[in-house]
Amino acid sequence: MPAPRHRRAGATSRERLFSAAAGEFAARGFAGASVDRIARAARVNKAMIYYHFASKAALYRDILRDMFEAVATRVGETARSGMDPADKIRAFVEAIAVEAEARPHFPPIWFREVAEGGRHLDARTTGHITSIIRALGTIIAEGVATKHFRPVNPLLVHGAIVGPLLLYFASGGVRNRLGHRGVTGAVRLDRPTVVAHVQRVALGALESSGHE
Amino acid sequence: MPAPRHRRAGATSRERLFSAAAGEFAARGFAGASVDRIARAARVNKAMIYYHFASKAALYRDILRDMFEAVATRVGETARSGMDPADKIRAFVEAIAVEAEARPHFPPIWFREVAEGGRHLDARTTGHITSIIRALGTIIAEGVATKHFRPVNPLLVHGAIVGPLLLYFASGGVRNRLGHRGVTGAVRLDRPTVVAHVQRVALGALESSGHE
DNA sequence: GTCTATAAATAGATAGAC
DNA sequence: GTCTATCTATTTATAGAC
Repeated sequence: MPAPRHRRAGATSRERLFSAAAGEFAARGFAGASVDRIARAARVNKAMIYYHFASKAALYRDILRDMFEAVATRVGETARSGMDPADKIRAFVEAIAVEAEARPHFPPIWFREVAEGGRHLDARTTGHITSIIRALGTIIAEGVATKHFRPVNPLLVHGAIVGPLLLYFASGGVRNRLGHRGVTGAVRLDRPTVVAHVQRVALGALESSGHE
Repeated sequence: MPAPRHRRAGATSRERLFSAAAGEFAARGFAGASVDRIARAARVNKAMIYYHFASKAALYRDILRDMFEAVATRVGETARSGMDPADKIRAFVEAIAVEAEARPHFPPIWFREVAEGGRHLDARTTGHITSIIRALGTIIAEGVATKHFRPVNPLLVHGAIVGPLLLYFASGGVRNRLGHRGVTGAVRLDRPTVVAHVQRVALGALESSGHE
């Protein structure tokens, strides 16, 4: 199940469908996505979807799995690297940001799947998600052992990192709509600012020299 | 446009439709929601939807507006209260949490609408959203003036608060699915822990005695 | 692997009686 | 305000030719 290469002319029909479907699911959600539109966007006959995939749901599940497999791989490498704990936290944040940028469909699809209660997550995908959280837990435990961090539930830290990052990457459309009305002065956010802020916030939550 | 009372037997057909639709949109998204199912859940004839609302889209827009109106009102009161800036930030976090709990459909619907690029937000609703962010900006400016906070883009702080909170309230289903597989030790998170963590994180981002 | 044609179900919306 | 009946379009999916 390799990640689909970008929409090159030479991409296989399966790759073209995969990539077109990711865009369609991101923009319209699982129920809102139409296999007709996916096929049209991929410039492939609709029947080919059912040649390559068992169903619309199976195609969607494959896209979910591909997303989390990529993140789990990258995050696992970070956790096993030689950096000190604080840099590993920074790298974890950066890894999510890199993956969200490389696959623009990732943040909206994940938000939508959360809203669906994770109905479409198969066993392999929940395994990837678990391994992402476990990697973060390992980094935190390491920092606690070296007295750099205080012990914090990894899910809390995960939420404080992934929540704001996904919100930023998925909310371009909404921020545009707010900006159009000229109401908020500072609707401009850029990626480095957001990533730096999330890194700061995550480390702030973990610092053993905490207040409170 | 009053908030729908809970599904009492005596509720008007409009209120019943409103409340049933909120649940349906939260669970299935705008495209996935079916007016037939909404009518059935509300125990009301389908034609009544078109008697009370211009269309499925208009009904959905009303639900969005109702959500953000409630949050904007509560947050505005917080900003105008007599608390000191740090307590106002804590109250802001609490306000989002209270509203998310009072309307369980709010977090999933908001995630989905973000993914849709805010297509269904009308002018009044974007106005409410803007006023929420402006209220937060006012609180921050106040803290900066009294030397308690450093200046931070309100949108960054907003993301660091709303992202994790919505993720927590919307992700019960996903967390259950991870927990079922027994993989993550500590999938248990409770509301007070999450709210306290988000409050701590938000204040950490604003503290003028910052590192870095 | 790729296509056409089509089945079968469901969608949003409305007309019109009461 | 509430109902039945219905129109029209679109949906996922498949059968079968090439």
